[in-house]
Amino acid sequence: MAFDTAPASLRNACATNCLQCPTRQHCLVRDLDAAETLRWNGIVEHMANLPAGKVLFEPGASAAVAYSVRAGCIKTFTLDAQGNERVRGFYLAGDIVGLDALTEERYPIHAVAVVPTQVCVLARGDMRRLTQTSPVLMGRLVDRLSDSLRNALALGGDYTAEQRVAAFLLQMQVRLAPLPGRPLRLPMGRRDIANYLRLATETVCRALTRFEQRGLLAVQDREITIRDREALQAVAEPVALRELAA
Amino acid sequence: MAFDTAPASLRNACATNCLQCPTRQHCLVRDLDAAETLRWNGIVEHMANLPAGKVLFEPGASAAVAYSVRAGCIKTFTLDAQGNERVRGFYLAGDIVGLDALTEERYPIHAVAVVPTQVCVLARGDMRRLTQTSPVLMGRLVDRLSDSLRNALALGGDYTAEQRVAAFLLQMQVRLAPLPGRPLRLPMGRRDIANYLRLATETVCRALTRFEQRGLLAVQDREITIRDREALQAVAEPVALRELAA
DNA sequence: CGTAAATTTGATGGTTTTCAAGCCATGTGG
DNA sequence: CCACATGGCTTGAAAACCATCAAATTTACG
Repeated sequence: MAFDTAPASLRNACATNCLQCPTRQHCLVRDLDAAETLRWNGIVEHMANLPAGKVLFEPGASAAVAYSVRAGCIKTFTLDAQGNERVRGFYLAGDIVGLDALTEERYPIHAVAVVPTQVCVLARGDMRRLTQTSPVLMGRLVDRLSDSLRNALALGGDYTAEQRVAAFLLQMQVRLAPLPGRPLRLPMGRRDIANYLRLATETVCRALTRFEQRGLLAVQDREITIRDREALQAVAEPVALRELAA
Repeated sequence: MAFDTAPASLRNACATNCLQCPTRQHCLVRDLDAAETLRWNGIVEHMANLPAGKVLFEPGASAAVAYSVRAGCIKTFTLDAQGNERVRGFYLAGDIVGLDALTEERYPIHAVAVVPTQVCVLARGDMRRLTQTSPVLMGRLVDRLSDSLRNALALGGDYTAEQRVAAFLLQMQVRLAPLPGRPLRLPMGRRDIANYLRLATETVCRALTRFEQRGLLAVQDREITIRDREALQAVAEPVALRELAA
């Protein structure tokens, strides 16, 4: 192919044109004007297609790049001394993986593709420089980080299994942004969901079953159709609250 | 008194001489050389004695000062939409309250004295300036913050009531640093402990009772004497692990 | 098409919460 | 000085909730 024989810099520029990116509305650069978008475009090294199970990085590895998810899903996790996995977060289209310790030299956690996933690879050094000169982009990044923090704190609270699962589904609906009325296709399995919510796999199953019996949603494997959004929100309500009220 | 009629600047300097402070070994400036200690001394505005229940600050208030605890105990907490208190942390001698959002203009949480408490009032603006020119002090502050973060993450794990209570007591023993063999006098009540550990008050009571029956410690109201430190550590062990293993 | 993995369901048990009541210390007013 | 009220602490009994174990069913994929 012509693209494959072109110089690397040109190939990258062609492969990652943020202005024409079909997934732009999910991305960090959504709503940004052309100038800001192009500046961001400058730190995108290239795109990559990752198969399910592909390891992006592990603790201790030199943190040279971050990843902006175009499609698919990345999960991050830690391993405790006994080798037990502990899911820390899911990253969907538009999310950025690898900023956990923004100023650190090394990644503190594991990151793995949950399903076949497409990412833009970002140079962290360039990103730091860019954000220092662009208040708009810096603001976007800070927003993302504080969202993550709020999520982590909300997970810390002691809520019932149903509250957790309901909150998780509602959040997924917002983040996956399916077309109105269309079902929700969860990228991750029950085990990962349960681990993330700190529940047993079976408990997540049962919560889903009860929701289905009550007519709140329909479940078919990883496809979930929310039928009564308000009722689900009523269940999740205590979790949704901002914990760091100000 | 002569001190009361002296100029404010002089009075402060007399009242808060970090080099001669009897509680210096508990303070952030412990082990610092005279020069660094004096620089820190410069940001201490004055000392204050707070009665139990005294409010230091509330969410939304302009975050002009931080507090270094000399003696006593400060607790921080948030209120959810239902008005339920959620204890976020306890600050003992040597701890600094009011850095929760280091760069924010306003405090994000409540802070109240749990018992009669003595604090040094620190000017946050001066502190920022000082830490930017003193790597040693900056390092100390970062250490404190990452300790808090590690604590918050450890609390997020799902541990049994006994594990939580054991870990709490061990941490208190280290932080209150009683004389060897002397009992531990907890400043806070059972309700605050339970709320902090996300347990019912009764569950904390029962854990303490069981520990006493097993001979791990002796309980007399808020005075706790640890009799078998190793056994207590064995109970708490899973909690002590670094969650953010790297 | 068949095996392995994921999901679901059922049954059981353990831990913690909840509700309720009693105890003990402290402090107040008579 | 005592009676009494108050709030914190403790203990008991019951129920709720979730984890665990076990097994059936479905799905994914070579």
